[in-house]
Amino acid sequence: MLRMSRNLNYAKPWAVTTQRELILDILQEAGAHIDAKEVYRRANERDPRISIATVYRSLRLFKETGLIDERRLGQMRCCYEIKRRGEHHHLICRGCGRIVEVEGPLIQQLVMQLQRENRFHVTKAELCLEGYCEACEENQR
Amino acid sequence: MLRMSRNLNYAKPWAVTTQRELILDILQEAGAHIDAKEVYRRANERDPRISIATVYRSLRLFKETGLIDERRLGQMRCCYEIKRRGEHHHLICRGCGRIVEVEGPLIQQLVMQLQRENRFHVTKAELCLEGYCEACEENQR
DNA sequence: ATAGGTGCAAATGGTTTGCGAAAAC
DNA sequence: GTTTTCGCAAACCATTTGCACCTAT
Repeated sequence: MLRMSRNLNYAKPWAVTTQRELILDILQEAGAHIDAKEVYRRANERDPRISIATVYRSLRLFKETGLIDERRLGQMRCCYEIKRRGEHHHLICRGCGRIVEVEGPLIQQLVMQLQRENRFHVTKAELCLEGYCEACEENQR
Repeated sequence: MLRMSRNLNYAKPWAVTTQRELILDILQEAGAHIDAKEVYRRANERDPRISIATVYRSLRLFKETGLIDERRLGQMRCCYEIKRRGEHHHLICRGCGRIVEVEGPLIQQLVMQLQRENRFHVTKAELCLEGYCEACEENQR
């Protein structure tokens, strides 16, 4: 188990406890797009004593230290994912709920341009697309 | 006062009651980016008997009939605005909360391209940018 | 011994719902 | 006279917080 404490953006160092490690593992395994409730569900499977409060506290901590990203997909769900290299965005199917990740230089360029045009320093860019995938589009009729 | 009932995407026609009219007026006057709480606050000023439930029910109705758009800005706030011509997106300042609207052909193009590449029929595209405006960027130090 | 982390239960805040009364058709 | 809408209060759900206990320095 990791023993050291870390210091990123966060003011104070923090300990990697067994609970936090478990939650990190779950986020790692999930890869992407997992919400708090599901994190709790899976954590609870492996450690029935863990509390939902701990899950929320950990997610907040990880978010603040920059370990994970928080995103909003679809209607209202709030999802978390381990931070990765390379911006990517999401396309969510209203039919089957499938989530497709998209990336590419155009998004970056677009953000850069908007930044310049509006004299803004952009710290977070989120493009969220909803629609229907090929299969669901056909089923619609 | 409008008296007719309307029929857009929504299955059943619905009446334009005084409450709904009031809420529509408020949305109209606000122009954009107003959340449920603020709609209620203003509605309550003019008609102290109106209930928050009516506000939520009306917002949902308007959204479903396509009269207004629901968007998520910044952290978690859910905002509403009368539907307008021309896509536009939002840039929100984490410092002062100011919201800048941006538009332009590049966003459209980007969405079109992603649509093609992923064989998706996109029904809703939302680009949400967070950052710091010029003034707040300087104040930061 | 002290600071930080956890579990529990209660609090919070935003949104929705059940229901009887009122209004619209 | 039916159907829809409203106001109210209660319910709901996700998230946060206060607090006593626990754990690792």
